[in-house]
Amino acid sequence: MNDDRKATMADVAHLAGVSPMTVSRALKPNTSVSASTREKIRAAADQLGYVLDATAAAFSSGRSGFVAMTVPSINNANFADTARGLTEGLRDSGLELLLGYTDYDTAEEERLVEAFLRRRPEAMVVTGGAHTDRCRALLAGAGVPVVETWDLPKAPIDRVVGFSNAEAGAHVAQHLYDEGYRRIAFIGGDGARDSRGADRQRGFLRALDQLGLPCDRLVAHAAPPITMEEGALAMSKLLERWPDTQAAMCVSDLSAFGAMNTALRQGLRVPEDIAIAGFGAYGLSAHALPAITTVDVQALRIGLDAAKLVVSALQGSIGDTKLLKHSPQVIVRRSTSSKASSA
Amino acid sequence: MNDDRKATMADVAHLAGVSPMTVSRALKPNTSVSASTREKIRAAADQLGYVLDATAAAFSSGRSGFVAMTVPSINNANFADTARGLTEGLRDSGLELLLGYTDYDTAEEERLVEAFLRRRPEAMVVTGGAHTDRCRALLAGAGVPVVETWDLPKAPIDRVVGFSNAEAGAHVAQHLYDEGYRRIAFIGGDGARDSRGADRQRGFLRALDQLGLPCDRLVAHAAPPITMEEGALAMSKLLERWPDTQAAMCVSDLSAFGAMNTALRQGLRVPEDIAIAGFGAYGLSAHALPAITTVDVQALRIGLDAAKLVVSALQGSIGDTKLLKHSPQVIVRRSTSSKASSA
DNA sequence: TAAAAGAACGTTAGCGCTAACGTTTATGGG
DNA sequence: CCCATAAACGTTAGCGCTAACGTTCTTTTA
Repeated sequence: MNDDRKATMADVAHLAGVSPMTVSRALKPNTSVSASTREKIRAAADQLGYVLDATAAAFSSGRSGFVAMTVPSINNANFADTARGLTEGLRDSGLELLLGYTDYDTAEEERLVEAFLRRRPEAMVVTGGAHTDRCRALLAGAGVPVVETWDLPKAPIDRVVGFSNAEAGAHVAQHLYDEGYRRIAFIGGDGARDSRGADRQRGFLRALDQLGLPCDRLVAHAAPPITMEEGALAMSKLLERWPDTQAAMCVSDLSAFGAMNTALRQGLRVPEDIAIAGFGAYGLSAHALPAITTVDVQALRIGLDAAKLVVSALQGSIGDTKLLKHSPQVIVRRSTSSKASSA
Repeated sequence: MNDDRKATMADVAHLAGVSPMTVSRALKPNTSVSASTREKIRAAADQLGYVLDATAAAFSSGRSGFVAMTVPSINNANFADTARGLTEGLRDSGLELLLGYTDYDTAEEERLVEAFLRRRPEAMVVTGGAHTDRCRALLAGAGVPVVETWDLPKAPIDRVVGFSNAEAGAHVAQHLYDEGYRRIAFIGGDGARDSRGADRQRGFLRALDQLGLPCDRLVAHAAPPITMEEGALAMSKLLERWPDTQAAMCVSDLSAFGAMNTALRQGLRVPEDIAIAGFGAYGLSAHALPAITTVDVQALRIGLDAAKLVVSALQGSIGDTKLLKHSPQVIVRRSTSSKASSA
């Protein structure tokens, strides 16, 4: 395309008849460069096919322009929404997102965080409050704002945007109780890997216990992510072991969908024979037939709020917020309530 | 945590009693550093909480360690799978993924590509073959391998991993014909924004035409992404306008699910009253009730293959592959075939 | 009208690392 | 025991950009 080597700022400066520093300024907004000079430089840059070298710029300025974020899985509408919210919330600040997934594995998270820290991000956003000791030390010692999301860690590293998964689980238990169900189960996954799912389970079962109901109907062993397949298998096990179960909460909408369809395929009616609740307010649960009761966690807003915390932290606002607690709401739908609208 | 400023390689070198160059070597595998020295340096680095500055390393070595990828949407299981495949395929080469989404907008893609190019990625992976002229010029002039995916562009920029969306659409048309359906519709979206969806539609309708069937039953106007909601609305319109429709292909599994459930809610039986086919082989289509006929595009393998092309291009293997053509297969399920297994 | 203030540029220096090459120290074969 | 060979480490230089400060010229204000 061009000559052999890529054009540099010096090449553009030479062609435009100005100093490299003026080129640097001309390519940034809100800098004191005359309109005519700026235009001349733009033209020279275009002619050479010059694209600013952000690697060198980051090195020189000490600001990478990156915010790094780890999520358990990219293939998850909830975390994708949070990532999208973060991206959009950072756009105006000129910050770009470095996104990585941990596969629900804290050891992998540690590797990922270390790899990201090498890139000298200006802030770190992680999912959850469960980390390896070294990972926690890395984050704490990175010298940049850290935001933990999707949870309310007991000992936050720095900043938090999240909600109580246990509380959310308890809300669902209460709802099922209010609807008149008494023999109630939980379908989840391996809590050692998905601590948020485990919290939901704990809150749910404890609430059952406090309501005076048995809380031993538990199918939760598979490794996360708990998808439709795991939900389907879990429902088979559940119905085999406790055939008289009246209602079940699933750790996610995906597993709820798998579980519900397994019940339907076995000829059961939902919610008359068995009620099903999910978690996460995926589009899926609204469109399923019957529509599935779920918990709206406002995944997008978690990302937007995390961006707000990051931006205010980087601006060094004194007394900036350290904790944004969300309160997920139960969305009651047909799968747990015959009174709910339509099918 | 530490002192004021972050530790540098020189600090580690000083503490370990070696030169900075030895530290640089010690932190990379396959370098000639004695085991004892390496260990000493590791200890010093740990003591100082030192994390390699990849920004400076990239600047100095001229290799950023990034591969950049653009997808239309992150909140899409198919593209998420491709991103995952790419990440995993690049892991052994020490390359990290820079992921961004375009929102099905070529102007946004252009902005994103330019922003990525500033980071001096070692390769670019983009979705589809439709780009703005400037975007195409940027990619072609970047001086790095470029892989277009999910499509077979007529004039590829460089390398390609994809399949013919038109062919895949035609396969579905043929399947519906073979099953005996004759009044067949297509539910899609705005083709100006989703060229792959438009290709599916074109191939599908052309195949209907060649089979001597009417190909005017088309509901395709909404802006991508075409989700469950759009699918549901489109099915309402379809049934209103052409109530005697026997079968419909939807541009994606999500819209197929929304469409199918709308039909079911109106009391129609699937597939007896109306058959529904989707696209993409999401988990959703396998678990839906009835299970939805779809097209398996092997999204993960697209990412893995793109990684292979990138790696071989960077290794400079002579005569390396420029085109990997996939052949998506129709997965026949209950939603279009009463003969298909179970419900 | 002179002094102050600001806009528009240029100059100097250096960010932290690694490529390339030079030097020293083990290792082994004749 | 000497020299060739390689392993282990050090030295030098520079990647492309921007922060900080300096200079020139124009505009504003008392």
